[in-house]
Amino acid sequence: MKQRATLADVARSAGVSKTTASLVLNGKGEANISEETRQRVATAAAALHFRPHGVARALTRRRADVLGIVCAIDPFVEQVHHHEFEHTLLSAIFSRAMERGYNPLIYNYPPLDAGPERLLRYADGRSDAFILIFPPAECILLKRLHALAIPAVAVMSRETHAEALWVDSDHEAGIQALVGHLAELGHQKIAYLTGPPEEEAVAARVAAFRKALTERGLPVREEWIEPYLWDTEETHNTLKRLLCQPDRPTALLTWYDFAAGDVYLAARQLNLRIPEDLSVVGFDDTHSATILSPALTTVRQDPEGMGRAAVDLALNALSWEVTTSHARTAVSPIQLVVRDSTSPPGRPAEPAMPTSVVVQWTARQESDLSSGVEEH
Amino acid sequence: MKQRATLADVARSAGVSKTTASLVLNGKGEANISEETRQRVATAAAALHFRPHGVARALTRRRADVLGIVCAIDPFVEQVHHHEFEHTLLSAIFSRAMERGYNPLIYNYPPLDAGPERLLRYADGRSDAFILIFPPAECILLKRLHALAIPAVAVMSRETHAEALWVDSDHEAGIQALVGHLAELGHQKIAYLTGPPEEEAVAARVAAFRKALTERGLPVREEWIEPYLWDTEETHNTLKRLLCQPDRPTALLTWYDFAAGDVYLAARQLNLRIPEDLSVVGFDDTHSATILSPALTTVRQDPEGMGRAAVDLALNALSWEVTTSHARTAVSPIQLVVRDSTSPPGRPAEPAMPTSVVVQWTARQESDLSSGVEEH
DNA sequence: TTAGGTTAGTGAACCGGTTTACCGGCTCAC
DNA sequence: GTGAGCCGGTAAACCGGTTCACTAACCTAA
Repeated sequence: MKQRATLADVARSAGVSKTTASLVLNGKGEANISEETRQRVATAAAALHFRPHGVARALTRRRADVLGIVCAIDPFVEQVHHHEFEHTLLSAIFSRAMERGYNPLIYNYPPLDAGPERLLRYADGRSDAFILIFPPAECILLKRLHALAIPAVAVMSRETHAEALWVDSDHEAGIQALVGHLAELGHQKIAYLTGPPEEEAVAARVAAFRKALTERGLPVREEWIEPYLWDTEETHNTLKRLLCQPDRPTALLTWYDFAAGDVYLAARQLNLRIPEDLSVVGFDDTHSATILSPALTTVRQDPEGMGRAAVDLALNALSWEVTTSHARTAVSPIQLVVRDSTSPPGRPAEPAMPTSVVVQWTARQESDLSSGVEEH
Repeated sequence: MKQRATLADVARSAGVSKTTASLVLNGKGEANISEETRQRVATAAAALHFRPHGVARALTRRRADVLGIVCAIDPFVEQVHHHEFEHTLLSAIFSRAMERGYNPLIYNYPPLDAGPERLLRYADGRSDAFILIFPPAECILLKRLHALAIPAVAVMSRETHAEALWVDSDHEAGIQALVGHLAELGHQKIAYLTGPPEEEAVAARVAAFRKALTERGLPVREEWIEPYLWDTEETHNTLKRLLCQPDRPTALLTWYDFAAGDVYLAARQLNLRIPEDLSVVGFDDTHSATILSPALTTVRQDPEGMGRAAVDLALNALSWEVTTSHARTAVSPIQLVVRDSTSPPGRPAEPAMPTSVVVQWTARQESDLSSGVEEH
């Protein structure tokens, strides 16, 4: 197997022109080529182990069958277990892209101060379309791609302009489900250990939190809405301050399951029992939620569905299937998962459930994109 | 920004030939082009927002600056938390590849029954070299790539033939460290809940286990070497059988940290205390190890280092830096991490350590490749 | 004066495919 | 007899770069 065989080799060996060989091997020109010639070409190609050169093909076809995935690699390497959600999302994107005949090509986000030439590197023709995972607010890359008319889907982010493509969780439904659940249990004093300010979803969830409380006639206490800043001293102090007052919250929403782990630790140190003294809920329904003790009540996002939806949006946009009739955005529904970390204030949890209770929370459906909402 | 500017556009706009434009923009031909012309070309390129077309460039240069990563996507999606190790590995590979100016292109493994034409798809010129993560034994893709003289590095696998490129953990050192630690604590009856038979490393670790016991004059009891088959009924029965006999092991090696979680559960059900009644050790030092209670004694592999090493091996092979003087393989060292799940048989663990104790276990170094062994 | 060297640059081939436009020969209907 | 239409197929342009071989003009040394 010395040298790769080219189309010209095949054509020569079959005694036909390159054109004919190309047509036969691509199953085109059905009408114009005799069965016998087809056979000859096919045989020659097989004998020579011919495989079209993907790069050359990409050049003429002006599409590479490659889907660019832009994500922040560095944090992945540093704190893997923080990122179960992102990993699931990524895997789902890979899977779906390959199902649809595209290979995912990984890119990092450009540095914030990247000049235009660095940005244009993304648009060098290697990737037909892009998916950006957790794009920063005001993402320059996203704008650039849009200016170049290259389809780009933002995941876990919402842009405002009309032609934007994005997929996001239904943050509001998630918060509503959690607050609703706690309110039904009788909680009135609910705090929110929300996300670090740089995360784009923080604003949406905090707004939803305020709204949910207000709708139920519960007071919104601003000093009970604090950011979770990873497992730092600062977070620890916040928790202490929050939980040590005589007039303290009886229930606590956390930014995500992993943060709930830190709350568990703090509660143990402060001699607060969960859920009798403090009900705790998470977000994401990752592995952490099931191995914490007591098992965590949380809300399940659908990273698989979102990943699929993102790929479909991107590829549909490529094939001009995006018209007014087709969705440009998808809001992924959310499910409440009730476990043992919540109970009426002051009372222990109900006897352990045979299994987690999953409550389907009706989500707004802004999208008709099947992948975004089907199954699960 | 209507149409991408081509090199011809730049040349025309600068009043020079394509050749000159190309030379200037690639910083070549220093000697042959006047400073003034260079300026004109640079200005024209900037004005037109020119960026070379990556695909066209790849075609002529005959290299794409893309590194193919082959991995099993599907299981990732299904059981993310089982796969922390693989995820870390993947992330490290992405990172390192991008550091070296390559973009990682993701592929799935071909189906086992894939014909030659399916296999040739990988070698379509899109990727310059490949990294195969957890390749199956007798991997046909690996053989194919080798036949085509395309560099391919196997990660977590060892091939026998002389020109093979691979990176693997030092399984033997890991097992030696664990058995050594247990033996020092006074354990004589040690069992091994090993990996599912399809995993390639099982044989190496089991052999190392037998050897480690024998070297220390401890008996090898074959009925105490059993596979961990995920959290199935079967695994549960195995554990019951193992731990319920009157003459039962006092210490148990597990396949990886996640499996230790199941052992903890079983022990709790059988009223065995850890570590007093049963010392348990894991493998990998993943997140599970730290959140289990008691925290798990385990052995740390170095997925980051391995990922980096794999990329370096692949890219060095590409640039012909592989000669007799350069490494073709790397064995990644392993560290023992002592936590609270091990103690002398019958006695509780020492008072909780201020932090985990990390013991550097001297690993065989078969490689001079810096990335494989540096730091950590 | 002329051979030889340097400077600054160019035309055209090439990478490996796809696609457009066209062609010769045959049949058929009018 | 001839124009239209189909059948089976081809030559050549093209995609957007890179690179080889070559040259015009000017300079220098013998």
